[in-house]
Amino acid sequence: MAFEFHISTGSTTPIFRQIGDQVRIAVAMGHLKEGDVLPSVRALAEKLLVNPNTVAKAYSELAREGVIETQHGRGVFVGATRSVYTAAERQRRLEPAVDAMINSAVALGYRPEEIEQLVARRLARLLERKAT
Amino acid sequence: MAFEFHISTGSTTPIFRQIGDQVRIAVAMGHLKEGDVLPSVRALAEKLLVNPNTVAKAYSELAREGVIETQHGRGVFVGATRSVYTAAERQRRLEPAVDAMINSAVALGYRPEEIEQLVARRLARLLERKAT
Amino acid sequence: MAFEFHISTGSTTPIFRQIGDQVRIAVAMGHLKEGDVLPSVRALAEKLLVNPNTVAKAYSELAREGVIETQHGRGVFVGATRSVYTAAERQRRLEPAVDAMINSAVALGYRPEEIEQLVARRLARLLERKAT
Amino acid sequence: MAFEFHISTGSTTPIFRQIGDQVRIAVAMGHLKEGDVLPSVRALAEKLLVNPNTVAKAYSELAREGVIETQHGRGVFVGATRSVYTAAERQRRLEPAVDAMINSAVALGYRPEEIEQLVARRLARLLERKAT
DNA sequence: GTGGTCTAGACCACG
DNA sequence: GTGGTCTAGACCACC
Repeated sequence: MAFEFHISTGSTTPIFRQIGDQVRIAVAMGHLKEGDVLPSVRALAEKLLVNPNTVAKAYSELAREGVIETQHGRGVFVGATRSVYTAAERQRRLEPAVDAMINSAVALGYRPEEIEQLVARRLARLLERKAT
Repeated sequence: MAFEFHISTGSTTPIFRQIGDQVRIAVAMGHLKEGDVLPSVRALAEKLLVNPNTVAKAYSELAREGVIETQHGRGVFVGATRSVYTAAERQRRLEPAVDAMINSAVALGYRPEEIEQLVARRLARLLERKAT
Repeated sequence: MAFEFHISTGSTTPIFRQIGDQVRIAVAMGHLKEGDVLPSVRALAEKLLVNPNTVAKAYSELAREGVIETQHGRGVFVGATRSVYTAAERQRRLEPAVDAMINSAVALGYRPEEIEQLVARRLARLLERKAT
Repeated sequence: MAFEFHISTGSTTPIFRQIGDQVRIAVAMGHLKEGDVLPSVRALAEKLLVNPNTVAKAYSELAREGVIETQHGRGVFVGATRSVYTAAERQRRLEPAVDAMINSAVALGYRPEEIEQLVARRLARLLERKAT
């Protein structure tokens, strides 16, 4: 498995969706390829400190979409890949998230420089954690 | 009052939060100033085709935050801008939004500098609109 | 959870505020600590013989203040104590209550020293109860 | 007229009740005696910066109780006095107000010394204003 | 099971 | 007229 899950409790997006989206995106980006193995429901739930039902819900949704295939007793595998994001589509997918964040910040009375600083700080923190 | 409310039913963000955020942002951007009158609960409910309770919920949340002041029998007014939350609290409230955005970006394969650039670009666009 | 809710319908203070204040005070007095579980919305509504929405309103106000944390599908928990409001804001919120008390006292012919003494006496009584 | 009205907007007790209570108490304390003249509705409304209707409501309630008598075209006068508060009754009437204030303060996380300080400060401010 | 949102409609208090 | 509270009951999302 070539990528790490990150979830943020306290976000408005439910946890099961965060998990599902990360798999979908990783597949679309080519970071996950057909046949790659995903962590088991229990293992991922333990790692992310969430309820196993939550992971199961994300996986079952992905399975219904054909993104992954669960093979009884063997594990969870990435299904046949179908499409990959273009650069334009990548940006089209990120902008709403950026705008939503900026809206929250403005509503809280943040000034633009402060927003940039906070983003930079959280990015640094993330990279640091990855390095560890 | 020089600004219009608009809501989108069917969005994942609840209506009462859409209303509240629009007021918060309008105040932060200077489009609403201290003493400005907001539409009455009933009037706004009628205009947006929602239940008056929904508007009242948005207003009461804003009132507790000090963004607006409701005067019984008179109406709803924009309050004096003041720092209600401690710096730590403001950051605590923004962080989930920032992290969610970063998670999406990382999953989409964005590199840190790219993320910062995109944020800066969207912020610039916002300031532009503010000047207008 | 070592404490009991009780409300008085017929009081001028609304039920949802009575519930909220009891939680706030219990937390401030140390009777409720971080991580403690509060009764579910439905359970408390049933016990107090009020509409679940009324309890939900109290809880959502507490959640926005950070006093409690609601976890979807799991329940309601006491949050970490932290300073949410700036010193100025805390004072701004208390002043009306202080002034109302002073107004009553002055109208009753109390002299300033007497007022301070009475306040001190009631505070002492409160601390005593806290120790118990 | 031997006494000053004080109202606190932002308090939970409605303005018309604050006005009424102050007259009732002044009469019961002997600060206002039968035949004393009260300010006109308009004059008091102007002085307190409130809606004349609010003063009128307080006065009409007092008139119904016989505490005051409005004489068309002449003014508003204190009616026949009936009873005066004993010391015990004075305290019995103030304690709930003190306790309510203390409860608010505790709910806001104030510590006892802070409460005493704030009370002292507001008292000083009141006396100062009176001296002016 | 949990909490969150919304509607509909009633009643009250205030100005 | 205004906002505030409460009830009843529905539907949804999450765990």
